[in-house]
Amino acid sequence: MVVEPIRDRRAERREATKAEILDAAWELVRAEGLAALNLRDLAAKVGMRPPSLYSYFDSKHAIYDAMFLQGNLELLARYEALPVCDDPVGALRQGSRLFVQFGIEDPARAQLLFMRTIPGFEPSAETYDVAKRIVELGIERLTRAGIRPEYFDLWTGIVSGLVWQQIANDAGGDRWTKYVDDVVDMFLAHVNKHNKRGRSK
Amino acid sequence: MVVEPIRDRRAERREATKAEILDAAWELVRAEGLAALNLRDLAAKVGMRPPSLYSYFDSKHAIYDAMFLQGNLELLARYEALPVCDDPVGALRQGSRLFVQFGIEDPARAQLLFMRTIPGFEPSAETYDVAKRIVELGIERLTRAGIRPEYFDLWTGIVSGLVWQQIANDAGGDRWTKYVDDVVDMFLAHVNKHNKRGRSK
DNA sequence: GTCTATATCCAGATAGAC
DNA sequence: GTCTATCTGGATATAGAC
Repeated sequence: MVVEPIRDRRAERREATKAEILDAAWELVRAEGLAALNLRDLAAKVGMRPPSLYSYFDSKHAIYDAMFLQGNLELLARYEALPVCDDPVGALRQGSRLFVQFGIEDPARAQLLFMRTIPGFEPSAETYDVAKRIVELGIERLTRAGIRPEYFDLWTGIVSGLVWQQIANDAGGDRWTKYVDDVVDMFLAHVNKHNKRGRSK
Repeated sequence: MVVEPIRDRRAERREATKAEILDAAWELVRAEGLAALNLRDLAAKVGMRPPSLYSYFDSKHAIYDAMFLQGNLELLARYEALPVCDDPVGALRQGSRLFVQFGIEDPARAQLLFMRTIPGFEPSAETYDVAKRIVELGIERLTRAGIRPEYFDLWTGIVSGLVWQQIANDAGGDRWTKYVDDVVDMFLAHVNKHNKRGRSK
């Protein structure tokens, strides 16, 4: 006979409210920009007075931090959910497309996760582990495609470049993102040329 | 006999003060970040009270706009001052290095010029022409290297990617910028491969 | 042109009643 | 947990004396 573990209904409700607040915060930053987030509008959006938010988060920075964690978890989840591709080059292409899509579909989130733009905000150590895991997955992907880890920075550089140009100069379009596959091709060709020496090591 | 044109000493002084204010503003944003600019600190830095700034600029946005123009003029000047390089590929490499250097040496300026991050700020039409001229110069550079204009976006995408990654994740270092030449090589190899068809048009 | 004084508004955060 | 009331400090901008 299976005994249901006793649930802490109060704690559950609390977590649900926190999640609701974060959802509202995401909506606000998507609509008004990352820096425009303020507790007045946020409280109004969830039907509270501003001080009540402090029952759930210690500060505005704590809200940013929670959002930072959520964003990283979302990206990690997507990478882990990616269907296995036995062709390593195809996998690299897949991973690049995923990152570009993730970036442009929510510029405010991309700004929070990948640029240093909010004065005084440092992500907590907990979140840092998730970010590290994402990097590891990326490097793994390269390695399986026969590319040495040193090339990871080069890869992030050129792929994220498309994202930022797209966000800043053609929001909603595809003037830059349409080059994802080209960029991967370029990258692979370049790396293969230079790998010749490294391979025989 | 050369007659000196009559100078408007009052206007000259005024322009000098405006320039002084802008210099102070650049110092502030370099030190505290682009979004942290405020009239209180700016006035203090030039030995004024905040309201006095309104004798020189109509609004804070007007100050951002003047900075935007200055930044673009500086970039344009650097491109025009570039020594002529008879090797077109070398010229492309030169132009890429210049852009990367310009970006990383002042992240706040790069943010102002190339990202959309200040809420409500739109550069004035006057400035837009300078930005357009810069783009034209870049395309000219590509053309002389035998590369068709359609590749300009791809080039800006990958080169600016290095800049942003460098600024956001390794300020002051060269973890990404050291790949400038690699990126140009990649780009050229990729473009030449695809140009084969286009050339014979 | 520069100042003082002020208007207006907004922010994040806290105290304490209920 | 949520509220009202308040603190404290900040912002941009304007009025008007000098």
